[in-house]
Amino acid sequence: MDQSGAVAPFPYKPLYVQVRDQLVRRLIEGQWQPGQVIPSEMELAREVGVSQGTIRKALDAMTAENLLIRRQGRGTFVARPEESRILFQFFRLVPDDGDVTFPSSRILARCSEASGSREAATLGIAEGDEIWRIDRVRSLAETPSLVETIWLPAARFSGFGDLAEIPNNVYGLYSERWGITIARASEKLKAVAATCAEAPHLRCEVGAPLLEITRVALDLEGKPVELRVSRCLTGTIHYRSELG
Amino acid sequence: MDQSGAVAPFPYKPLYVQVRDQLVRRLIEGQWQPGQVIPSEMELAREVGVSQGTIRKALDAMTAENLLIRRQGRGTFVARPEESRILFQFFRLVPDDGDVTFPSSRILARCSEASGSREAATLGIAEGDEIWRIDRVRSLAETPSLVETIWLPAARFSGFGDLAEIPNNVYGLYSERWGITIARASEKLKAVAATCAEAPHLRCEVGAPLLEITRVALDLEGKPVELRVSRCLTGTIHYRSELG
DNA sequence: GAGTGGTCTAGACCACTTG
DNA sequence: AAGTGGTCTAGACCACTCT
Repeated sequence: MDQSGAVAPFPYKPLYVQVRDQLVRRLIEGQWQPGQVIPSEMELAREVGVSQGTIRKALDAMTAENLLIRRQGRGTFVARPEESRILFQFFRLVPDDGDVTFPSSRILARCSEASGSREAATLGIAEGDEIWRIDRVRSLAETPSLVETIWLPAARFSGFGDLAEIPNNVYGLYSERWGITIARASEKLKAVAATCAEAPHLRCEVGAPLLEITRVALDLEGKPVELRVSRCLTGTIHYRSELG
Repeated sequence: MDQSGAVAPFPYKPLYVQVRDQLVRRLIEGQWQPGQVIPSEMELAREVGVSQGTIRKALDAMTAENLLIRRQGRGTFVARPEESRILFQFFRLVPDDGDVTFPSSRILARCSEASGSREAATLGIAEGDEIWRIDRVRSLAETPSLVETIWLPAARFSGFGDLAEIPNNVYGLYSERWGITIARASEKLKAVAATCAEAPHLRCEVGAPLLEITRVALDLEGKPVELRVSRCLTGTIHYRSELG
């Protein structure tokens, strides 16, 4: 590994960060599949040519980013989006009584369209580029709780129209079908009034207060992959946020 | 340090966690004040009787918890609640255009009352115990944006009624006046309709959708210190949440 | 018992800040 | 130049899992 920094001396990068970046690149290239074990610390140390301690720091950093899962006595595994732990990393709506439940989904529409200015800006594509759009209603505990629209750049999701069905957990689909891992997301929350488009699906009055969540989901490289707007009835559920 | 675990063998605690707990205890007892430098790694290692690497792991853990701030070449400092970095750790409402601004506050009322069941349950006190209550309106960029009520257990905030003024940043006040550090908080978000009590303050219609944030703030020991309910107009501002 | 990750130690050197 | 935190190494031992 380049530890001297002779080629690019200014942006000094610690060795363990260089190792992390190299390992993330191998993840992106699909060298290790979700759920698989990666080589042990000792093997990686020999292979990369650094000490076990440096490999450990790189693996610990990736574990903190939810890319890996380490189990004492078993090994280091590539995180899988379909695991419940990862699911609730991105699903923050929980019933007021605290019992976590899996949502169910009903697809309303799936179509391709030309991207508007907002979709183009947030997804990093040109205005007018083809995008896929999915509308669906999601229920918690048999109660229709939110309507949401998902936009995906068609260029990264070829063959999307051929899918027979769209599963409830689309991040698992992105991973299995296109090898795209959602690493993190940033959300903006607002309170809005229900329109006549969504009120019937949520069985609420037009004008009822809804929680609007606008999410941009990013892949391992930090590139935007998905834009999603959800409008939620927060009668017996709420959005949970932990600070600190 | 107890590394053998002979006394309580079952809940195995790594040495660096024991060191962390010991250092946190010294923080709680007020041995090191916010903003102060604590001893260097080498000194602490000699003092506690473990290696420098173990001290480092303990200090790194506390840094990750926002209790300490480490600066290469200078030293390790106790985090101060009045620093802007810590302020925005707990203030997640930002203008849509992205420019972060400091809110200003106007106090509406300050009084003591008997705790109801909700306040008692969340603050860990008995129903009917005396609590302080503060009502205020906060503005972002000269626009009244939220009304909020804060409840504090009177037992932990003696002399609260004698304060001439209540500053905008109450967490700095808790720290300076009572030595209470807010370490983390958990928030529940809902969309609600504006009532006639808050509509005039926010210059909005009764029934307008508001973002309601219910926060329980915890101290260094994880004990609840403050209950706060904020109702926000999210016309040109939003609540920012980072996932992953 | 063999292999994995987790902890702990000791020492060297690097990058940054201050006098 | 001296002192701080940050990185890197090498080796030992511990706790856990599987065969």
